[in-house]
Amino acid sequence: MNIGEAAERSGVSAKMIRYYEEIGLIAPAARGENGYRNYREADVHRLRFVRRARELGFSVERIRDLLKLWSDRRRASHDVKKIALVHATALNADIEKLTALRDSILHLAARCHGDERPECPIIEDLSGETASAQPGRH
Amino acid sequence: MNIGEAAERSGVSAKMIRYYEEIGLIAPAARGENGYRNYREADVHRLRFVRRARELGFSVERIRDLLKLWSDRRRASHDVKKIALVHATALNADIEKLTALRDSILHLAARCHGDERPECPIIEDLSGETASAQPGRH
DNA sequence: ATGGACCTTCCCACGATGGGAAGGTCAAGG
DNA sequence: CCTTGACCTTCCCATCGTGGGAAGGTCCAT
Repeated sequence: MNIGEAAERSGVSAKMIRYYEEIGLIAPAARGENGYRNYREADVHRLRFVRRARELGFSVERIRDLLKLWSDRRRASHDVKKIALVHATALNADIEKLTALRDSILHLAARCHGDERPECPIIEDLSGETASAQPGRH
Repeated sequence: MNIGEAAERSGVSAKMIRYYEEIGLIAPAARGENGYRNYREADVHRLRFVRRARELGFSVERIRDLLKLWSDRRRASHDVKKIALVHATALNADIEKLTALRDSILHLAARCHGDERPECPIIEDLSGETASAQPGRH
């Protein structure tokens, strides 16, 4: 099948399929006489694997590792689990960072009257006018 | 003062100061006879404002708006608050998305033995071998 | 005068994705 | 047979904010 059909059936855009090939995440596809890429079922499976891993937020580099383990019949599930847990830990760090930002902003916004007057603790905080310590800021 | 001192005193790298000038976030600095950029206290204040807003996760475009409001003595705090709340809402969306990813991964990892055997629900999920619905996936 | 610490501009890279141009190929219908 | 439209190819550009580094000019202290 051509790249368009592989894209449709895997849920990975043709653009990204070419990109994944370029960076060596998937093997270069066989080419027909016309230069078109040829895909088989196994390629679609592989692309679906990549898509699902991307949907779970794994980076392309991590997916490279996961693909190796997927095709390794003698893999230890320990190795897969470790990758997953490291990723979950990274997500947790991101979540906590964003949560701290959100809370800082909500804290400031709660003190802002939000009317027609110019006085605003948000602007004052950004301009460094407030000497008082803000939670989550140091 | 030169850009190096402005960078040190504002906490914004010289590289980024030039970038902010290039994209019009800050006005082009005055130049000395040698072509060096000249900065004054007011410029350092402005840079600090930008840095703090970046630390709170505001995009450069949003900071553009905030800077306008900062220098507008007749601003309505309502406008500032709105920008902050929109940002907080966006952060919330990001947080929820990441939390869903993390939970999906932890759910899979919890069912992975993590030993020397190859069987692994994580790999099975990614390869589409499981027909069972996963929470948070549809 | 020499060296080192500055400064300047310009280009490249990141990560993953999309947009689009320019040109080749194929299949269906007139 | 020819046209049309839907494919395919490669190549370049943009995102967003940041850093790295090269090549070259400037300034100051020794």
